[in-house]
Amino acid sequence: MKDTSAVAMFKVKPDRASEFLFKDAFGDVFILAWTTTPWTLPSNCALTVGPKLDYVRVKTFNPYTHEPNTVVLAKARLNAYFSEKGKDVSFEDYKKDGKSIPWTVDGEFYGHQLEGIRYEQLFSYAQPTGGDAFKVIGGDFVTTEDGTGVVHTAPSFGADDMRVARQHGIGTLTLVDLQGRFTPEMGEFAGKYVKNEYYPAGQAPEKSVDVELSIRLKEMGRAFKVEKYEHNYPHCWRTDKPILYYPLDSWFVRVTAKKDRLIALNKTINWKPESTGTGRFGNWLENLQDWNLSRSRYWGIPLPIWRTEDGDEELCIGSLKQLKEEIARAVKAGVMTADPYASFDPADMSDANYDRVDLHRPYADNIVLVSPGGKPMKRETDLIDVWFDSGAMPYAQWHYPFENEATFKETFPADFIAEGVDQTRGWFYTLHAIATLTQDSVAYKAVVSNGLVLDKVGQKMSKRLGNAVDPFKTLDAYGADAVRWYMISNASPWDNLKFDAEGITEVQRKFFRALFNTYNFFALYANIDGFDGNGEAALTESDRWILSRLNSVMKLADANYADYEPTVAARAIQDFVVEDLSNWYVRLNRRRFWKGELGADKNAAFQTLKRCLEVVAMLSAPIAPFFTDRLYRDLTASSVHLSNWPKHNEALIDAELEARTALAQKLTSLVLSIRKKEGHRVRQPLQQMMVPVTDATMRTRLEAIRELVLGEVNVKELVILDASESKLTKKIKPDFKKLGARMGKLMKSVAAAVNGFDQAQIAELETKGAMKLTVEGQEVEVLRDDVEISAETIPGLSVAADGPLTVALDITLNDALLQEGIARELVSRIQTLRKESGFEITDRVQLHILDNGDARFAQAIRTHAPYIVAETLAVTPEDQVLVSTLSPEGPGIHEVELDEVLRCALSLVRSAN
RNA sequence: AGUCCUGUAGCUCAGUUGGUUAGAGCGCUACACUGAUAAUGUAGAGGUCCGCAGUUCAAAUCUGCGCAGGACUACCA
Repeated sequence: MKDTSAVAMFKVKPDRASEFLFKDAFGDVFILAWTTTPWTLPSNCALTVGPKLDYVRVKTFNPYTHEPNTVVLAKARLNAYFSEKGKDVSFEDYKKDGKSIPWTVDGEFYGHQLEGIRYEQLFSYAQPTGGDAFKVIGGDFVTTEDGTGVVHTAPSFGADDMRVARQHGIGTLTLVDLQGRFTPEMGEFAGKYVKNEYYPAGQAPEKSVDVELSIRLKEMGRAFKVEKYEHNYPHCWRTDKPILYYPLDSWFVRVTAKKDRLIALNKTINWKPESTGTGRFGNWLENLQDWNLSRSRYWGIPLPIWRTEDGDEELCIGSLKQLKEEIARAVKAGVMTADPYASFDPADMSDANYDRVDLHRPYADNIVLVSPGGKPMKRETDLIDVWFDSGAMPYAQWHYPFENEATFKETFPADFIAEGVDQTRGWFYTLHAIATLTQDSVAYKAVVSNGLVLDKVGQKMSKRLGNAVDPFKTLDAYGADAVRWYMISNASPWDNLKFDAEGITEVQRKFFRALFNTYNFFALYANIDGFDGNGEAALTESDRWILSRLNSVMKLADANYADYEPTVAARAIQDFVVEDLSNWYVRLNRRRFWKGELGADKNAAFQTLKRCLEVVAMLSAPIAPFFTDRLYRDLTASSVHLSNWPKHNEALIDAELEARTALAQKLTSLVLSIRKKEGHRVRQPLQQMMVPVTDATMRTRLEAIRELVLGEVNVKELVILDASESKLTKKIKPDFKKLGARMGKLMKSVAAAVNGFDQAQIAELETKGAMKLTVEGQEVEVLRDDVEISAETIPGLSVAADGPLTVALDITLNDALLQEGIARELVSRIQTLRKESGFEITDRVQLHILDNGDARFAQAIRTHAPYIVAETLAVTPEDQVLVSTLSPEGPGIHEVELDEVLRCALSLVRSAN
């Protein structure tokens, strides 16, 4: 806002301290001080200079009265008030027009040389009380960024001013009342508001007091510069009017006396994120001020302090029991007529009893006590800061220390609290302060300071901008669980969240749908088979794998929940459900669920999947309480929220098994990539894949996952090639971490040399285990361990590689492979037809395939009839599947395409038996 | 003004004690697959890791100075 600002001239009194300013002075000597609030000038009590700043004495003319003047200001501010044109111009040439005022610097000194100088009061409406006044003092906060480098100090209207004035024994003068009007002492200004904004609408005078006082200064010859100045002045957030700082008597809690304990105890608190505890909150504690408890309001919790009128005797009441005793004394002494709480029994902790008293202001104001000296004591009228209530919550909620001591001790301190990070100075602090002062303890062991929820472009949500998301509409649209899962999994609670509803639909689509579908899959077959959770189980490798993964996730989620890292936990659970459980375990094992009778193998599959679903429900329950409860109830017929928190079983975690399954997944992906590249769909079996290995671990792992991978990629055999196979070409890559540590500056050249190795050199390093090189004139030794050697290609085969893993695929086809491919295609088509025809999964069918005259096709069906019949749940005898005519004609006849050229007709009807 | 947080693909985020081809998901493009799946698989396009300077053989990572966004606190004489 733009306000009238003034540079006032404070007339220096000649004495020993100011002697040097008067030597050869040009007229009177003044110190210049700038203010954007001229209404504070009558309350001026001191001038503050920066002790280490440079100041100058300038001879010049007053721009309004044109009198000769000698003025003092900071050297750094000279060019703000004096134009270059007037510099050292002869004083005789001044035309007294306020333009091109001549000036000359005569004398330079430090601020501390000015300290102690006295000056005449600017406006003498009233005199300060409670100390010295009208003296130059030193303060570190003085800058030369604006103003004159001298701060007009009115202790009544600014915290810095008050602090520096106190330090120097300066008194105060407050010529403004609580309504923001000048006091009666102010003569013609008395009763005027110091800010025009305080007048009722339409009643503000044309000239604000700032303007009037500035005019007065000019007339007095005490104005050096008056202008409109743009600055930020604090405004009330509700009324948008300028705020007035005003000195009030207040009651403080001297928390600074316990500062060290506050800091020490804070260091034991687990802050999330840590930086808020050490940074924002820690710094706040380092710069701790006493806690101002006083608040001036009509209704609220009163300060329990009674004082005599002269303030000599005072009493702080600690309980209702004590208050009643004091009231009894007061009644006896005659200062009160009766006990207003007569019906209250201090020994009775019941609600009914407490309903009989109201200790709030204004009721408590009627209580007058009697001092030991026999004088009446009235309650201090201030209320207690409501933040005190929040900080007192741990005790107040149990009515401790008056009762419930055992319960309190059990629940205090809290395991954790969570609130917005803006509560640093609020709840986080008051809880901590009261706990430290009263219990010498923390109030909470951990604190999560939540970040903000921003809109999707990162703007703070506000009603004003209209970008606020309605939480209830969001919950209605997406459900509480999806919203919660989105919020928790997307960003840590203390990070700001860019809220985007599309993120919620993604969570629904990925996590919840995968979980739901997995459950549905389980339930479908478990119901068909009447699985009851019991029965002998023979765990397969993939059962043990998913259980290992499950236990790993339990371990990780548990540790991260315990460390208040729910985001890490949620992501781990989600990845497990989507990737491991749904996309790998269920997909690979689905045949086990629907094929055959309920036996040890099927039982193992059911039990494993059920266990996974149960644990996922339990692990996810803190974030998605509704969905998981339903899931858990459907699985176990009891509530997930009554279940015990699942603990991982270290014995079920098999790192080697997890590693080799990861290898299988990677290998599978590589083979699928080759198939894609070569145009061979997965249903077409291929004869052989080859993987070169360079170490024994890899070989062992490959042996273990052989069947798994072959089944997954539909290849007949896996050949593990020894690294020494001559037909492999290899590539070599330096391990920068290992090599760099040893090579230092030579690293670049060594890396270049290693990368340039030919096949013979690579082989040499592999066999000998070390190799000497000369690089930049120095001999260095490269060890086998310093490099990564892997197979690059296998000549003549289609190859794919990912890091050190390489796989080659033999893509030549023979009749047997082609026939098997045809059979698989047929099964796939028939399965689709079953689905399209609306058959139930368990329905049996009659299947007949018309011979289309293609010899290979006929042969494929004859050879693979048992497979086709089994897969499609056909009851047709194997030798009757292939027919030369289809009968009866009817709705079960279908024409199917097997590939671009091959097509056939078949009949598919539901079988009665 | 001080303190603190954040800045990596169009979007949301990972990225270990600094180590060379910076990752994932979504979205986009193409193809495939589809009897659990509005799923999935494969490939592609998409990056000055906010900028500058420094330390180092090597910086998204460490240091300094800035910039942008955000939070809090104080204050502007």
